[in-house]
Amino acid sequence: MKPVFHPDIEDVAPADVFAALADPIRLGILVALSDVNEVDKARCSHFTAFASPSLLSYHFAKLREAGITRMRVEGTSRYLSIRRDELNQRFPGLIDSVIETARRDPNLPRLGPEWLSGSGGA
Amino acid sequence: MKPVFHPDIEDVAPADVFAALADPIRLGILVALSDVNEVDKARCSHFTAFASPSLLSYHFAKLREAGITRMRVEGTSRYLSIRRDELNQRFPGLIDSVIETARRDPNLPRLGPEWLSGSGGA
DNA sequence: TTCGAATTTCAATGATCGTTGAATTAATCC
DNA sequence: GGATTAATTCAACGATCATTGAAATTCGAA
Repeated sequence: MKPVFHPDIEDVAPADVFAALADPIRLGILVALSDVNEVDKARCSHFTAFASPSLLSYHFAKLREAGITRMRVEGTSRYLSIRRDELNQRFPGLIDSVIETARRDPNLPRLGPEWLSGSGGA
Repeated sequence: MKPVFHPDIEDVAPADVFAALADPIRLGILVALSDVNEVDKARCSHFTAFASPSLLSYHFAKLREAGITRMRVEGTSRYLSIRRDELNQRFPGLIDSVIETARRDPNLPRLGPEWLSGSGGA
């Protein structure tokens, strides 16, 4: 399949990043990803509790097109991860304070505790 | 006049803040404000280079309603400042990394050097 | 080679966005 | 009072947004 598009991190503008963060579902996805980022075992279908498949697809694309996440295709599955190193190089410190801010928001959608089985860490 | 509405900082959700930051004009305003924040001598009309008065009014309201700025009314003028202390209490570290990120964006609207006459500091 | 699971795409919706320009409000100065 | 200045409000516009549900794609497995 055609390999999913990811913008060069240098082409990403701050306003684009903030636009992608301006949604509770996407912030919930970001926090969940940050809990498990060491391995990229975060399959898209793990987030079905957050929204319908088609809506999830929409939100995943927003995060990806804003340069926030990377999507690896493997068979019929897609695996997500945060582009931490690139983001920290381009916007030093930003993504960490964003995640920390989102993590404290009690109104974001969350995944159950079995999600953290891989001993994640921000 | 009816004193401008400012949301309680505890009522502000992260997604609201990011939505307010998802615009180049508003990021430009934020950076300019951060250059001069010690005194609040930032009058609205100082930003006429950024957009028309009516559009500025719209963007000022967005920043204010998201809890990012405070607006002080004095005569026919309004003076703006960043709600730094409250933001840092509610979202520790966030506003500083946002400003630092925005400050490095070469594509944001900017004010001339006479703006920094008051020896501002982020 | 058909089946099923994972995900995307498409068309449609109502809501909100950024922008414009004209009209309005409110305070100040003569 | 009347004019001026500072800023907001309002109605309109096209564009984008989040969401839905149905249809299409893509791959792996039986």
